[in-house]
Amino acid sequence: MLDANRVRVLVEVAHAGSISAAAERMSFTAPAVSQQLTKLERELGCALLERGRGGVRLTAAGRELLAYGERVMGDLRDAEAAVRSAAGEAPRRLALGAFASAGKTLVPSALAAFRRAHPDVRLALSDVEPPDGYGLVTSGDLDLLITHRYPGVPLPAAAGLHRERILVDPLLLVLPEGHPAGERGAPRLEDLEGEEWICGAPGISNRVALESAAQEAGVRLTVAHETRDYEVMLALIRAGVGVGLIPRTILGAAPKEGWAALPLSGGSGAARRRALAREIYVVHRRRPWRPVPEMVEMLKGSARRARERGAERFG
Amino acid sequence: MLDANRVRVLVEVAHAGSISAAAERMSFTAPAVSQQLTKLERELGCALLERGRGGVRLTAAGRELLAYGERVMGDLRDAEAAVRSAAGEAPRRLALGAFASAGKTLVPSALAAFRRAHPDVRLALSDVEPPDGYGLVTSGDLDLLITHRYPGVPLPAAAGLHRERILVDPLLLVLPEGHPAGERGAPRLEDLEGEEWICGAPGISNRVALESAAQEAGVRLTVAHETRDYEVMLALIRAGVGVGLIPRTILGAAPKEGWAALPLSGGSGAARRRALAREIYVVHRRRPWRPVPEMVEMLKGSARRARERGAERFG
DNA sequence: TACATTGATTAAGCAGAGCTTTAAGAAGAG
DNA sequence: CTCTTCTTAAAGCTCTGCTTAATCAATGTA
Repeated sequence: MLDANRVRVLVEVAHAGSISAAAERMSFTAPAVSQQLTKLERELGCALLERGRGGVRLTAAGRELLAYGERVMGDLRDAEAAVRSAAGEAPRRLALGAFASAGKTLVPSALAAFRRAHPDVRLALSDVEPPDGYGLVTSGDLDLLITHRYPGVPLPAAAGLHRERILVDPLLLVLPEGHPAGERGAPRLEDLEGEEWICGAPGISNRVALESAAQEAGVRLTVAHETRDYEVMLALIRAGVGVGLIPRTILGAAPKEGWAALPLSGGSGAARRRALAREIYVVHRRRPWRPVPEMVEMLKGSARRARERGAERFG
Repeated sequence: MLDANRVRVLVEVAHAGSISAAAERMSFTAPAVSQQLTKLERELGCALLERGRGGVRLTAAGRELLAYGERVMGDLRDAEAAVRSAAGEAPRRLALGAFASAGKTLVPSALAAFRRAHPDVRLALSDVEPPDGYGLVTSGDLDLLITHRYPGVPLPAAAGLHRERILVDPLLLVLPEGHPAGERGAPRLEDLEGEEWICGAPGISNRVALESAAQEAGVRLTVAHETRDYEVMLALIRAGVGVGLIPRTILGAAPKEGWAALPLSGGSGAARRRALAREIYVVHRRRPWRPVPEMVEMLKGSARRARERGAERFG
């Protein structure tokens, strides 16, 4: 039968994106990992990954095996946790993955509350940029994933995982203070055709969302500056170099000087119907161990407070 | 993390019932297996099995780990099969488990038909006495389990498995030819209180079924001979040493001389409501590979023919 | 009571799987 | 063209894990 340790190597490589990175994570050397993969491929009689510059890419067979491997690793982790808890030991580590801007607003207060409630549980937080992270949950590397979807970006399949939306976070148009487009409230995208936009690089969620909205409105936008960091984006806007779309919860925690935010009124019917907002989800395995649902509740509380704060400030 | 190969050892030991038997199956020596188990227990910090004369018994923690381990092993098998089939290789072995009397009547014709349809698939049949075998399906040692339930015996939980009833097989009272109780048709259990019964040893399904029926009818039965083999039972009945309850499909394939079979009319209301019959089920994993459902269909055909043959002969 | 049998464990030795080191080939980026 | 980065190749070494042989414990038999 397939050797489970070799399968684990494949899973790690797939998650890390390259053989050498996976080796690093596992405290091995690259040749060790390479050898195991070679043996796995010989065993199965087919290629599992394409070696190339800048890492590896899984073949179809490799992706197939990855899906099973993640399940296997997750079950092994669960098995250990189940036995230890049957023996009276409480599990003591909860690994969270979150996208960067969640780490700044939603997560900290929930983390603090959780730490107060469970001082013995070690918390670990790591950056995971959507749409990644589902595999890490399946394999048990993460106990809880906080992810998002921007309009125009499809939601990944959550095979065998539990996913729950905890917040709908409107995207507001942010302008430099005194910008003429802000004078008469709720401009349309068409009214902003001459502006210089600030958003993420191509492929980054907010860029995709902005571009799909622009396409629906039949407008061509000019992206002048690319950054995925909303703090940077806001600083640029305050400096007057452009305009941008920023989630309301981010604005709620930002200094109040030098900018103005207001909703963007949808151009066409289709764009209006699909509200311009990012949705925030939590993802975890089915049958999570005790503190995971508790953490979810805390995150929901955090989300509720953020929503209320935002609604108060921005109507 | 938990070493998968050690978990596999535990699963094998649990299935085999003893360390030495498991070692045999894995072509290892007993000390090798013993050492792996010791390490697994040290790793987890708790006992997984109680060593004792005549084999080992799992502790609560051990059973917990077993359940996960079976899932892991099953997933690893599935993973291999999935990758191989993605690479174009057809799987080539189908492992069946069946209780003994199914192996004599239901299975052979289905097996023959399957062999004709898939000459390249190697078939393997092994004896599995209910209520065992579910774990073997989960871990992938068996692709298909043919099991039964007698009245009065609870049906095991089929966690994560697909179970389907393919036959309801009435239990008929079988008497030596010319026995007076057979003269006026459909006797009640109460009418047979003086008889010497032939059935399985305590714990065997048909014994349990007989005893629970007797208890409901408020009758005390005398078991004179114990055998689990219906052929033997029938031979004893023909020799006139007692009476017994035999499934109709078994009788349908037996020589017709020297005995008479007729339905038993239920004594109390409760016993009558629950028909005196054994139910036959097939069990397999969800998402079975291609030929498994086909084999199930063939077994259903086999069951249908057996039912018709029985109905014709015994009304 | 002594002895044989069955099954698990301990101890010591040995083989091989798998890791490391070192070196070399490939494929961009500057 | 060189430098960097990633993968693979080859050779050697370590340590896991298997085997053999002996011991212990429990049970059944003479």
